[in-house]
Amino acid sequence: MKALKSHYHHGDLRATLVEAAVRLLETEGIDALSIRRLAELTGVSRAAPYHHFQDKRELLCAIAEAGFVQQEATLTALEDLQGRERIEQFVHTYVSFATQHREQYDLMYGREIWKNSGATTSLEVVAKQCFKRWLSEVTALQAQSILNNNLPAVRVAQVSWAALHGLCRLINDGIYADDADIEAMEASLVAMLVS
Amino acid sequence: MKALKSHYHHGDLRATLVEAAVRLLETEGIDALSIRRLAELTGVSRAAPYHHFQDKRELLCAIAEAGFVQQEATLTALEDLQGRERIEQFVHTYVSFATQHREQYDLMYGREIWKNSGATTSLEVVAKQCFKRWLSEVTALQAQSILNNNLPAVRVAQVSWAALHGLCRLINDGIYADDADIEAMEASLVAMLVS
DNA sequence: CCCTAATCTTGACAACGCTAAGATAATAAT
DNA sequence: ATTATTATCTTAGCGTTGTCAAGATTAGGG
Repeated sequence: MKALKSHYHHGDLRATLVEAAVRLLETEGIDALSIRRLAELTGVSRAAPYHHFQDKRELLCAIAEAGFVQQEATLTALEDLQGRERIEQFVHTYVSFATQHREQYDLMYGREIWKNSGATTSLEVVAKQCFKRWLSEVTALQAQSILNNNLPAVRVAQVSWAALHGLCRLINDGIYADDADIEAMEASLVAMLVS
Repeated sequence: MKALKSHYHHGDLRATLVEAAVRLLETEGIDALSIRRLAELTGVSRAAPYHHFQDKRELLCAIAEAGFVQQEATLTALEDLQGRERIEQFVHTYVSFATQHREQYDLMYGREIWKNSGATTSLEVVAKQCFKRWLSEVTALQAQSILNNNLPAVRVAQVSWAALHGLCRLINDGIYADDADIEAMEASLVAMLVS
């Protein structure tokens, strides 16, 4: 017979923690995301999460990883588009994801995770695969002469992604504060990439 | 007669703190930068810094501000260059500053400072002036037909700066890990901006 | 039914940001 | 010269955090 209030063997605490973390992250921001509060939210003791994550950073990596697969999903939905429309939608979708999941995006590409090669190997795999995808995207667009094809695909991929990423960061960090400008900046980015 | 070990009225504690903070930041990283350690380093009590900075964030703003004026100085040194060489050197100087002052650069353009409009007004002034400078740079390059002049200068400035910034972040965050690629990426960035 | 391994709890430690109350020193006023 | 004012620094302490060690509880295989 199961005791009602028994908190032992929660079920799948790991997944529950990640879910709660993503939610908490998006509603209250990174500063509010503490192991202790997370434990409290999921009705478990402060030390419990440490049986599923070595570190806080490992938890953050799991959040980031979830972000990557979600982002991947939104981008894969554009498969049937071609040519210029494709890159336009790609940019728009990318920026939208970043602005709608600010905190998670910051985590995915942020220092907290990547410095001192602190990323989980499983996260590294997902992230690398994400860049590979963009690389093949670029190669295709180069073949259609939509992107600069005087430069190696790797370079074009690196620089264009940097531009996309930089735009998202400046927006998310509140440096390009005016939200009404986002569309215009997206359009200009595309224009400058394809010209 | 002055007591030797008197820690009262340090002299210019505010400046001393900022200096020590910049040093500590660059040597041990942002995580090691605590008010308490800073106080210890400058031989003062833990609460002393709070008489010169309301918050930790205000201290961080001061560090960022110092970074902006230093960066401004390195960029002003390029005044006599023209045309394509100018933009090349500009990019190179910008990236070099970012990589040589990683932690400070991250602070300058990072969330920690800008979110929730948490920047000091004096920092906001310096930063805004920095963008204005880049804007006029862009206008000049547009006039020489080096940069895209089918788009408003503001947009070109926003996007190109985003590209520059994004590149720096990806490098600093260790996502574009290979340092040997930096030069090539700089060159490609310029190529894509001017093409 | 018991044993092992997985899982969770309690209790504690050090470090952190920050505050309140009081001590000390420089400065200005008398 | 003495006093009052103000700026500056200190000591003591609160609440929060990440993390660990030791022990309690439970699930599942022999």
